[in-house]
Amino acid sequence: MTDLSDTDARIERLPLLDAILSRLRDMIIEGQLPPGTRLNEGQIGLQLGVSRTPLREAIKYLASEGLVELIPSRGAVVKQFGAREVRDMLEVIRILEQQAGIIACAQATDAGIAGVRALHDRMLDCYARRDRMAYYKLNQAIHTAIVALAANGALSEVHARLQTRLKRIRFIGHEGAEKWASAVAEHEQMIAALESRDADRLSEILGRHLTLAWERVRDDLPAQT
Amino acid sequence: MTDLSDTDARIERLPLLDAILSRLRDMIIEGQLPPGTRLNEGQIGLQLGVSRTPLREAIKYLASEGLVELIPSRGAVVKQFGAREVRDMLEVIRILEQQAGIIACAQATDAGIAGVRALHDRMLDCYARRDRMAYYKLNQAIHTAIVALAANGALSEVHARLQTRLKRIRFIGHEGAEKWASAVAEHEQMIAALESRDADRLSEILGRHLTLAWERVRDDLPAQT
DNA sequence: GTTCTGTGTGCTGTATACAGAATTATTGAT
DNA sequence: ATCAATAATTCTGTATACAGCACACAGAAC
Repeated sequence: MTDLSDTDARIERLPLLDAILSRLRDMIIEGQLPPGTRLNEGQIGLQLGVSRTPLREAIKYLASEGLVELIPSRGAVVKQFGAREVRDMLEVIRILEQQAGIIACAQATDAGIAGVRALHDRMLDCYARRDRMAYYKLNQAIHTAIVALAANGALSEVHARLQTRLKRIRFIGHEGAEKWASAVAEHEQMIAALESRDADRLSEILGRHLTLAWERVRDDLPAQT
Repeated sequence: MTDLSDTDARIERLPLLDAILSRLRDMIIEGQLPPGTRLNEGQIGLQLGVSRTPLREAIKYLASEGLVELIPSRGAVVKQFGAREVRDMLEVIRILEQQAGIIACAQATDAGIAGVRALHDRMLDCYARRDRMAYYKLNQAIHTAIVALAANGALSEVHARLQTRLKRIRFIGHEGAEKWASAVAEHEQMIAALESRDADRLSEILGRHLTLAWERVRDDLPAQT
């Protein structure tokens, strides 16, 4: 079973809203609710064991997050991203990551950089085992960590929001062995540039990396929405 | 005065949710609901003439937007932004606007650029009349328009989201006459650089402009949250 | 005088009820 | 058999009802 969630046991103690949000996000990311699907409040509420009221509140939250779209008198629909929109989002992510990388090279602590390296090493491990799911998660975690090194809350938040929207799409993309290998190699260069605090080089590698990410998914996407 | 019916007729045709969202945003931006205020659902619902159910849905939407904060068992509180957070957001806005400006110089249509110039001229008019409110709105519209020239939906959306959060803060800032004059001058340079499609120069001016915006508001802010 | 505890009030969180729009099924005519 | 019109059903949008938690205040114990 494809479990993309980073939920933990704490969820029982959090307000119901958070639990519903996690579940809905997972259902969307895992493809259980494919893009274009109308969210039937009655059915989902029954499935999740909650009434429509908190469920609707969660849906409104997701709408603001951009995962679903609200259509008057017709409820919520899982948002369908066209090729153009994905390209746009990846471009913004590229801008954010490049800038974050530059800032990180200038002011990140050595410990912070070591933390990214540690994630990278764990990712290499997953690559060696061909554990796609774990690799995928660590991959995202590394990009998130690099952004976090810039120590700018707004930057991290915006980046995370865009990354969430793309989770499903990037998860689908099952690249071939050689593309996977080159992605790993790029990551290695990335970490090296960060460790030597070479901002220009890191920015360049990140730019190339994100461009490749785009090329990797472009063909799997529906044409213009 | 605070009644949904006194806004324009269109509101009747839009879903109630949008109307509530607009009203709440306005109440927050205008300072009617100062940062730190607990949103009393009963009272606000009464004031707006709606029941708690759609109101709560709107509040969840605003929470995802970052204007309010949800506190378990204690409802929603108008988010208080500290100096650090505002600086972070302005820095991200700077990054986004600079990049948008560069793209705009490369690929905006002449008509698009002319549109920005038109907004600028109207803004100069407001400056001449010392109409602060109209000036303020056109100022924001110009920045939004420049970002829009990059023709990247995700970029515009992220920019708008951050700008919304800062609206209240920038709205408070009543700069003195000389600072106002220099801000106008900067805008003039900005438009000129855009018209001559000088990406480097536009980027530099935008960077300076946003840095000044930060210096203009920094003293009015509460210390670290 | 201070601290602790019990009670009351108000508010949030969730469920249910109801009205109206949208969708689907049905019936009748061509 | 196809299509139109209409009836039936489903689902959304909103209001209301109720349970439980949080905070405030008052009184008792020390």
